[in-house]
Amino acid sequence: MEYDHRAIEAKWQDRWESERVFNVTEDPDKPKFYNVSMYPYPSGELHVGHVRNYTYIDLITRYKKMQGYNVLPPMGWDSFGLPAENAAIETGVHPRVNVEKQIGRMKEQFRKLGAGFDWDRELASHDPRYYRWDQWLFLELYDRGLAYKKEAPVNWCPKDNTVLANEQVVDGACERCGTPVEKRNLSQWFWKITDYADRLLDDLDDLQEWPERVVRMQRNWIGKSEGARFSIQVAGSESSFDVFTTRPDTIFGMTFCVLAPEHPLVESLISGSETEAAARTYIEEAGRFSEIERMAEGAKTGVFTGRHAVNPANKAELPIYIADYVLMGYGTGAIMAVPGQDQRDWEFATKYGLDIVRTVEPPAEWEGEAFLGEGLTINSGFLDGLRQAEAKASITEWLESEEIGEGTVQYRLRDWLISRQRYWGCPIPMIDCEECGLVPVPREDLPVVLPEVEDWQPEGRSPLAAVESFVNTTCPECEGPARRETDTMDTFVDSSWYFFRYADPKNDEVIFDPEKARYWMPVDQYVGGVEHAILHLLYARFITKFLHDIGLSPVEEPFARLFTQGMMVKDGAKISKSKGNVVAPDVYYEDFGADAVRLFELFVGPPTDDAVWNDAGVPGTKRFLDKVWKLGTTEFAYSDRERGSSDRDILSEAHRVLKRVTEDIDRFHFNTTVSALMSLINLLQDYVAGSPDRETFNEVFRLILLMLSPMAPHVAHELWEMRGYGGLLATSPWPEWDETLVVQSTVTMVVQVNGKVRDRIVVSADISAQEAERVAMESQKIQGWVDGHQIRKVIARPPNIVNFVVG
RNA sequence: GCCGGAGUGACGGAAUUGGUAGACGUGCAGCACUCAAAAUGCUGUGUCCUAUGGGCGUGUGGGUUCGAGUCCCACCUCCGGCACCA
Repeated sequence: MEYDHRAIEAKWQDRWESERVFNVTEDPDKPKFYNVSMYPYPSGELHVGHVRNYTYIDLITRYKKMQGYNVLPPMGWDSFGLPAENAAIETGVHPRVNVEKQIGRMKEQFRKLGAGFDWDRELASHDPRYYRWDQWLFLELYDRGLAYKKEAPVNWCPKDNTVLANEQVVDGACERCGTPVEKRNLSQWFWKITDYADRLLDDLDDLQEWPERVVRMQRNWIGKSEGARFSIQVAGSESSFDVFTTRPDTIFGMTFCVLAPEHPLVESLISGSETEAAARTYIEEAGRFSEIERMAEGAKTGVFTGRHAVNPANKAELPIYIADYVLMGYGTGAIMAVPGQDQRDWEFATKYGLDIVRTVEPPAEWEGEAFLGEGLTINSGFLDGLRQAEAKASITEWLESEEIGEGTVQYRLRDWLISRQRYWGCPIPMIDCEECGLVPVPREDLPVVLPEVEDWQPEGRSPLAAVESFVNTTCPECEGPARRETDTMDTFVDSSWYFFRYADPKNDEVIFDPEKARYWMPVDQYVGGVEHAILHLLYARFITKFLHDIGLSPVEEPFARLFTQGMMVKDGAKISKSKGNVVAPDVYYEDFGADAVRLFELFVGPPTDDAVWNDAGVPGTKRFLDKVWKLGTTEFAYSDRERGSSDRDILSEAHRVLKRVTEDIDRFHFNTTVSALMSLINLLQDYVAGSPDRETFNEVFRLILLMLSPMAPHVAHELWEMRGYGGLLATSPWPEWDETLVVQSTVTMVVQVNGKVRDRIVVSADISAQEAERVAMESQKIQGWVDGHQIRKVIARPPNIVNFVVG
């Protein structure tokens, strides 16, 4: 029996809104639950992949609310950034106009989904009232030396015409558009996330309720290596260079040194040497190639500088090479090369005919090249005969006593490059004065408002640079003429702290009231895509620690529990606007209703896994809801007999399902909560086909509506009201299961002979082992299998199984 | 190369601690209702055989165990992360 989902859904969406069911304030008398989904880019196209995410979040909001929590479910918009700007370049419509229109459309789609958000706290990152605090944050970091401008070789995407953070370069290509990135020497703003490397790493241990995978990815990204850093003298010269190694124990095996082509010492080394011309050619070529091309070469290349270095351990003079397999961006940009224990150095040494000395004894049968395993140290003077750990300790101590080096820790993590040469972002609040140098914009002058422009085309510099009225300003210190910084900030800056602003979204005095943050933070549940496992989540953790250090955040970690959901896939690709395979939910809302869409999104598979959109799925869950509707609105021929075992059985099943649904919601197994409810509905259909008891049916159905409420809230609310259960379903308490009803009085016991199932017998749940064995043995079927055999052993695990081992 | 995850019917998937493999849904087939269809309801649906019974069966091969989708070893395939990171 079909119900009128259009009328019902509109009715309840109005009710939730007008009764302000999901608007909350701080309430010290209630436990809080801060429930956040990663705020979306307002593409204007909410698709079924998004809907999956928001169905989960809404389910949690409604469930926790019924459990008595003061639940905050906020929503906002990641409205700055390249997609909006690129759309503007294409259409000629200002990104703000477009974004604001799309926000309106998406809000409507959220409404139609029945998602409960506290819209009073809505925020958008392109709003000056929001990005003003990005700028404030920048200044706080700047004041503490954590924001700095530096010329460095940076990743440049020639298609997007902007620099990229390390985290935005995937396999040497732009994460957004796939264009190979180039290296450019540019003066850029960095945030010093490396100062927090150890804390970001150590605190991962506290994130017990994060997916292990994400924790591992972050650990990997931060990339801590322990080793030693020491100085190497250039022979016949005053100059020296530092190297970092994780294997100081192999120092006696160093047979050459390698500097990165960009290393600052290179120029003075090659100047006037016999290989100067060849070296200059090599350096120039290395600079021309992108990282992808450099790596694709395969074979290592390099060139001799003509100069030698002195191995501090044995005073041997060793050739210094330049090679692009050494990267300027990691460690010191220079290495001691130990071909005996490093495969890369081995390859380089064999190619250029350099010496190879083994300092770790490989196993007798060793036929490989560089040996990286454990063994006794050899050819290493005072280190001979030590194992690696001892040798490392010993040589590090020696380096320190000689004052040429020290044990140190090296991170793979680099500072966060936040400048972008694009229009649609938050202006960096700095001024460049000829007299005073870089001067921060005074806080009382914030926000530095993004000016209106008509040409958004980036041409290697920010479009803001062409806006004279913006660029030309006066120095806040000397009041002389000065120029504004024209780059804008990476949009990951916006998203690195927005979850604090939700706690106090309208504050014009401070970024947020620490007291409100104290009430709401940390986020109890954060839900989003795994694609943010590194980028956003690492930056958000960094900024949270910073806000903690300046006394604003009550916590050092922003997200207590993280859930990363799988993608929605169609035609073998993630559903996205750029792939052109978007499935909009609207037609399904119209034909089957939001409840059916929500239920399918939950039912489609494990929330952590990717799921394939299936057009037949929503009609399937609608069929289920129609069955629920029919059961809830039909007047059955109730019996006036005494209550009996059939009544107890269905009630008992309802409580088992309640237990299962509760536990499965808690562990994010939403797909099985739906199947459990489907089973219960099937059993209830059988029950009413017999001679149902009115009270029993009423109670079972009441439980079903309570369980259905977070999943298919509209139809559940309507039936709740129609059947007069009282109050508003959304604020009714989540039921608790009755343990005495949950336990089964009888169980189907399996009887095996030699591990094979030979019979099934219904027995009392509290049957003893002896009794179980006796009952099993009495079975005719079992008799047939054990007759004529000797019973060697009986394993009885009442009430589930009895296994006869016969020989 | 290093680290991690996954492989179950035609399909999506279930199986909480080692104890009934395939719940629930989709699809398909048959039946009922109907003039007919749709919708709905009912029944069946891993596979093979000499079929009221039995053999086999959770990527492959081995192992532990009374008993393995689940634990151990080796391998294959796919997915994700890192990757000339010293």
